[in-house]
Amino acid sequence: MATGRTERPTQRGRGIPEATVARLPLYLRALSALSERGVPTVSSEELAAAAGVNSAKLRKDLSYLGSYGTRGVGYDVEYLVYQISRELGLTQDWPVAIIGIGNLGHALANYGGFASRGFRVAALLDADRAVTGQRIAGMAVRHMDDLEQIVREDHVSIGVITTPAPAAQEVCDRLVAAGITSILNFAPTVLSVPEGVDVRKVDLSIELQILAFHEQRKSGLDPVAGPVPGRPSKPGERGDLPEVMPA
Amino acid sequence: MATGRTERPTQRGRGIPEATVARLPLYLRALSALSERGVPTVSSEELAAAAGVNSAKLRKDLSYLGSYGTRGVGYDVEYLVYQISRELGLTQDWPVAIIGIGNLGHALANYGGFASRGFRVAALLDADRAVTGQRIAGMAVRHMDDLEQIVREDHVSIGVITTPAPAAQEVCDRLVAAGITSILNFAPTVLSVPEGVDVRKVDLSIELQILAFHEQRKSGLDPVAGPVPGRPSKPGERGDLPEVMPA
DNA sequence: CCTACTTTGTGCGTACGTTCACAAAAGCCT
DNA sequence: AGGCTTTTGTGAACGTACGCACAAAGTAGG
Repeated sequence: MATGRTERPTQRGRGIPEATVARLPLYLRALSALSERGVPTVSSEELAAAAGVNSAKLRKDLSYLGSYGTRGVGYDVEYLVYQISRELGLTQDWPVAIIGIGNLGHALANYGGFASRGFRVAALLDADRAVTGQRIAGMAVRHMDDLEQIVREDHVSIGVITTPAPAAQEVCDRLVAAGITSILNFAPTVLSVPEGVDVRKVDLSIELQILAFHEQRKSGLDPVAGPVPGRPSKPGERGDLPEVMPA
Repeated sequence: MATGRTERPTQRGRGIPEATVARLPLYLRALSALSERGVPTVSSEELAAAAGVNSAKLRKDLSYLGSYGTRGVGYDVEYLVYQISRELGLTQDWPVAIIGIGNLGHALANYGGFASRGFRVAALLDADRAVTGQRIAGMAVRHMDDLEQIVREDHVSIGVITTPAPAAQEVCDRLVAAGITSILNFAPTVLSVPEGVDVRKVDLSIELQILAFHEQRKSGLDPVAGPVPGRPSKPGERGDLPEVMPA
């Protein structure tokens, strides 16, 4: 979900649906695994199983890219890897800057999964002079003041925000001003950005809350009561307190 | 997205739409901020702006919980905080176990955002004896063999998997066997789980790939060519190689 | 009490996403 | 060469989600 002001219901023109784009990386990963095992071709049924989706959905998704399968046989693994990579833009190099080198930024800097698919950590940045200069994952942490220069020289277009929430919007504005047009935000805040800038959000707390919702439905019957802040006053409409009297 | 075999298009019965559930934590966060600032009431317009959504959508979302607003006035902040918390199940305590204490697990253990909303890190687990016994965030890392006991004694129902990908499915199976019914998976793998277990997935690499896709559309015109694995052979159907000759 | 204003809650049209089901295409075997 | 099997690609039906726009319900002021 590209939050912010970048409302784009579905890609215009040639248009690959957003939902499909979100699944392509999934297919790509499954295909890479097959490729490493030396599997030459794969059917939509098998690939769908590996990616955990419905096979009709997989075929329709792939059909947006072109007609890359062979009826009666399936898809050529290597060829499909290439086509998806190309569509996602992974045939080129994407320098990434991580801003905010706390616990999470530190972990991401060391995270191998980044480098795998054309993403390269080009810079680690922090506003705190106590942190800048430290070496992490073989890389010196630089000060925020160097941002503009780094973006310019290394052609960075993707920024990852791992600052505390209160600093996120300000950092975001600076990134945008420096010319960054895609942001992955780990701070628990809604970022507002100008048109043309994409923001994606990763929020651990939200994921847990969604799990808790379903967990509650499973274990107990329904929402559990606690200390209730007094209703602003209004005749009862719905069971905010359990009905004790039988009808 | 509850991956795995737990297909549940929309909640049955009283049913709050899944898309709405995913937004409730967002509203809750915005409301908490208002609450801290001592704001007593808020209109759908204001709250929607703070959460970064359309106000009609916000009102519709809230209407699934009940009729908690006052026309001409807005919503009582405290009261709405309580109602959303209750619906999400945050009025109770959710012990969480983190499995796999590498870079990411380490960062999550220290992450404050966890504790905030009724989530409590109850245990840190790892299979590597070189790691177990270490103290992280004031908590001893315990061995996987203690899993069953911990789940039983601490009533843990949510597990967070931060192991390397190859270990994830096996760890997942063990969690499920031990009685855990909700899993937050950070490992880049599709987990398969029995019915009744919810899995949510957080995948940095996928988020970056989605950003790269849009970034490519913005900067260059369209996908960029690279070393092309030979087509399995089939008459040309679509521009996998750029047309050089003018029409 | 009556009028003017504000803001919620929702009916409705539209767009998007998912799944079924099947014709068309390709390979394989006799 | 012809028929049988496999598997893709997609038309069509269904369900979900979004956002406009407005009636209903409330507040405020005279």
